[in-house]
Amino acid sequence: MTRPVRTRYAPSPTGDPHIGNIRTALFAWALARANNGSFLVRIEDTDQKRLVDNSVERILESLRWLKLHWDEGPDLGGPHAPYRQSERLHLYQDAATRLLEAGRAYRCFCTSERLDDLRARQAAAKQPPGYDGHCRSVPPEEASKRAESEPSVVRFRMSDVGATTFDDAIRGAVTFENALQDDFVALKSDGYPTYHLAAILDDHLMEISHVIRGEEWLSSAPKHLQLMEALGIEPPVYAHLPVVHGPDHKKLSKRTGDTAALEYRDKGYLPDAMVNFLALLGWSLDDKTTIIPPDVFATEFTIERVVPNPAIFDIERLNYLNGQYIRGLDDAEWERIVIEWCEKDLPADIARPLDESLLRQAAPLLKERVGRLDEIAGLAHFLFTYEALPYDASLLVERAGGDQGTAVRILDAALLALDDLGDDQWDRDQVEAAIRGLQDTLELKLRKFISVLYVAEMGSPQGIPLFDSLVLLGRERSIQRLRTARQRLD
RNA sequence: GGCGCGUUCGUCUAGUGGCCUAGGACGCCGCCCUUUCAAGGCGGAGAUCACGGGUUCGAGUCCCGUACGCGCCA
Repeated sequence: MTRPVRTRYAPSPTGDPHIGNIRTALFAWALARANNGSFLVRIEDTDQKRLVDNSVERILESLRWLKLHWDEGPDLGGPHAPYRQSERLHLYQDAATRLLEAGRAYRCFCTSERLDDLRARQAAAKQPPGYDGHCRSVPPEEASKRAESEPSVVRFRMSDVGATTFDDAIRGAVTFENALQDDFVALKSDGYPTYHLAAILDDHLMEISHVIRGEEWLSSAPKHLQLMEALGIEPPVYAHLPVVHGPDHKKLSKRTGDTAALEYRDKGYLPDAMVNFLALLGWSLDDKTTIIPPDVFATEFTIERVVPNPAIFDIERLNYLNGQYIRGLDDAEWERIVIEWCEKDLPADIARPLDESLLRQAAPLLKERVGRLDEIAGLAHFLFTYEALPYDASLLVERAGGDQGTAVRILDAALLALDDLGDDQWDRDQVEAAIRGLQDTLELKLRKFISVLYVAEMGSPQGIPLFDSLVLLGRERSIQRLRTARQRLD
């Protein structure tokens, strides 16, 4: 029973993978990595009506962003190629034929009208919905003859007696009454398989050892178990992951954060932070660890420590983790990111390319204050503009304790002190000394007046440290901004 | 409606019968540090372990039931 661990991520190409979906991929990936196994990607494109252009590329890009490398897949190929179900139709058709020959499936000629009608009657009679077995009784010879001229599907014959039990790796034994299960379609009239047939067969053919999937599939597990039994397939280990909920305790929706994984990248979340966050949604290492770098997750992951109850997507926690990972970045990497995001987010009227050495100097000051990468440009903007800053003059007064006269005194004093400094004296120490010196002339504590200067210099009372900022801004611009502020108070 | 799964601080979780007068983290509050804001440090509030029965010397931990939530089918 020690066959190699092989897991898979099997998305349908129906659009950008969302975050809950990617979390499933993450756990499958981690299980493979933790056991020196293989992780593969298989595209389940058997529902031709729902295909969305470009999805496959977006799926792979999402995985790449999170550094979830796969060993076999539609782009890489592998020993079990092809990895797109639409290119493996004959395999499903062969299996359906075998099922038919063994009497484990039968052709069904029921029209959608009859099926709709059946459902309506069952609903009216308060009976559980499900196929009534109408075509079970059509003799096989007659059925194959009719199939030549009539559209038909291949329906799997579920057992009528007993129960189907299996051991879920996360939930333990789960049992379903067979009598309550209805015969399901395995092969559609167009020759395409349903999810049930295709997934089961491919998991087997691709030697998947552990099927990690969302809890929404738990209800169809008995179908899969019986299908495997009929096909003589040894079942893999099943692990049904709990769903991820929004703050409303409902399955994640667009409104509550279930956006495409790549949108988190665009909003400025680091892949490692995202992985860390997702990993903790349903799994834990121990009673203390909250920071789990992806490489640790990939070696420490075990299904046994996955919890069966649904988790709520808590964006605050993600933000916290993102900040942690940002602060953990080495300087060179951080500088690269600062430059990249400023190039991207700063207004178009600022000339490109940007002054990289300026950004490099600002980078360490930014690091402690950024929770998301998309906040960088906002904090760095003041370094790149030569226009008057767009703040309201009342802000200066407010920061001066609400007194206009005080604001005027502060700006005048700062102007005087800084103007005294020559270009050659414009360094961090002397700028700092000049501003600290204001405490005596103003008879005010530094903290009482400095935020007025923040507003004047960067347009906001919040920002990167002032003394460094003035040096980065240069003497001329710094003093000019003080003058502008002063004028606004007239 | 039927079936299935779940239920420990607001949130993510630790807990596998005595170490639990329930631990950690986010968030929240306070203090410290401080050049604003952060970051960081320290501390605090916050969970009758959904509820009710059992089993046991002893239950958050095992069993049964109820409630509620979620998922699937329609």
